[in-house]
Amino acid sequence: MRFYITTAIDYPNSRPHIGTAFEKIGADVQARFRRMEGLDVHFLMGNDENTIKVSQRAEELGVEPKPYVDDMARQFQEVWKALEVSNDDFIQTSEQRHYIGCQKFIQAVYDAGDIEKKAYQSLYCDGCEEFKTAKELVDGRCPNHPNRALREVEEENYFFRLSSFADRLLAHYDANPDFIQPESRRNEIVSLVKSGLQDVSISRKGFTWGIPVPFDPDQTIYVWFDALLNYVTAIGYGTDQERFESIWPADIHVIGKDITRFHCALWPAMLMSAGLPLPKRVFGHGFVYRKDESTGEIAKMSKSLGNAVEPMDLIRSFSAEAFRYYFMSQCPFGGDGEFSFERFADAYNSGLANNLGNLYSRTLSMAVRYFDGDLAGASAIDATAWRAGLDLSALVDELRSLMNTFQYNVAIQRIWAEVLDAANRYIQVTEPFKLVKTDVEATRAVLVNLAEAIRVISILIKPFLPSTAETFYSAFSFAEGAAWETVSYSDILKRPDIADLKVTAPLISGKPAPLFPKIETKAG
RNA sequence: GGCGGCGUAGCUCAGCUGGUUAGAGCGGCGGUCUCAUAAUCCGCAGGUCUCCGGUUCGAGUCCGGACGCCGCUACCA
Repeated sequence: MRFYITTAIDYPNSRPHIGTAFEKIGADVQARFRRMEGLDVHFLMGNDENTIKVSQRAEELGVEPKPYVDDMARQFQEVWKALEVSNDDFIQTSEQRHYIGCQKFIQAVYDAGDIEKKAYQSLYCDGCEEFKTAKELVDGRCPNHPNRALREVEEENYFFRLSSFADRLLAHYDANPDFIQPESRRNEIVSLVKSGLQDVSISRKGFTWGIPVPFDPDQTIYVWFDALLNYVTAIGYGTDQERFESIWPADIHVIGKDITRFHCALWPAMLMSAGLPLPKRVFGHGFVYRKDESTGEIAKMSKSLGNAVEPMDLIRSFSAEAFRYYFMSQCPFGGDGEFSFERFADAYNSGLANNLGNLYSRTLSMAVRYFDGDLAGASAIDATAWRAGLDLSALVDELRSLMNTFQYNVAIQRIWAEVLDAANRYIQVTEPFKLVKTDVEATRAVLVNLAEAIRVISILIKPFLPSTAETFYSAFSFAEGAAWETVSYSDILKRPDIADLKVTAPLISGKPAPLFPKIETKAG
């Protein structure tokens, strides 16, 4: 079964910051989870390049727009790759497939009678040489040129008759309660649509960078109408109809809460007009704010405030896994979260170094030290003692439900509280380090149990920490039972029958290297 | 202004349709073990649940009001 998941496409006029990374990781966790559930996942990301600002930025740098956006796309993908984001495709809206698909789509909407030509009035600043939106103005004036009067300019543009879709949209929200998530976003959209929709202008005159309107080549398709279409053009709309039909509709659009209305009102209306099915769900995630360690102030990240954090800085200083762990465990995906280096270090040290990493270290050290890494005869040993009192089956069900609803932070909390703690407690209670002096076979059983705990944990954390998960799985010879790529939640309760279980982790003088070296928090 | 949300232990937050001594994680404090990355494990933390008033046998949990904070209020990816 297909599962088509997308993220918002990004403006490539600056490098990605950790807020945009938050969205991609959240979508990636979902994509990885769905793959584990056996779905045929198609995961799309991309960049939004057909905007006036992008061409202006290229001009500032003295380069042509296309090489500029291509280079930015390369840079974005480098970051996503470093964060282990597993997208299957990356669309640039300056590509041919998007050009062709957009023209076909706007023509279809035009033919359906939902596009008309009207006068569009807007304020133009001669200083900036660009149009200003009401929101950009300060006291009715351009913030950059407060002494110059804004000119009211009028031009003929094409408008999409969004206003005529209000009833159909409301009916859709009503029939599909899950269409907009989380719930709070849904309520906002419903009230917005109920308050009445206005037609939106979807073209601009006099620009060469962008996609021409097929029935009037003097005009180019304007931002939203163009950008939203990436979800269909990327999978073949207008260029490969068969492929398109095999993937569309999207199962989920993962987007920022600021752009829910475009995805929940404008986009479905566009699809209705073009006669295409609607996406099944739209998830509007929260934002990550920057908390200043010294002042405690919480602010939105931005370059002008000088508080933006680049993903690559954190990846280089720590690891992609640490990055993913922080955001997925500390920030509820549907709500807002905050970032500070102090909190990052706390979460890393307690969750990754002291808990997850340390469990790995102590288990492998004992297996190597006491048994030379060889736990032969493991399959004859009961390996459920480590989780006595834990209903693992029920936990897996609960986790599935949490993953389906993007409650990643709760899922991680549950895995740590139930499974990691159980394993650490098991060591504490059985004391293999003492037991080995009196009963070697009983100690072997304890270590077989711990190996099994390592295996279970590897599967549970697979969507979140793909690389650490694989390290856990390959710490012992589990791959003889099932290849890592195929392992999923359904394998959690199916212990593979491996008689000659042994340590296969890389060791340095008989010990594993720390997976997550502790971060020193206080200097001196 | 309109609509919606929030204000619970030092920090981050749980607390469903009202009901025994208000919970968790982190930090902190005390203890324990020594396999491990001075990690683990055990125990402690007594917070007017923003304030005022009301409904009720009984309210963080419902109603009204006050104060504070936040989101949405359309063409900004």
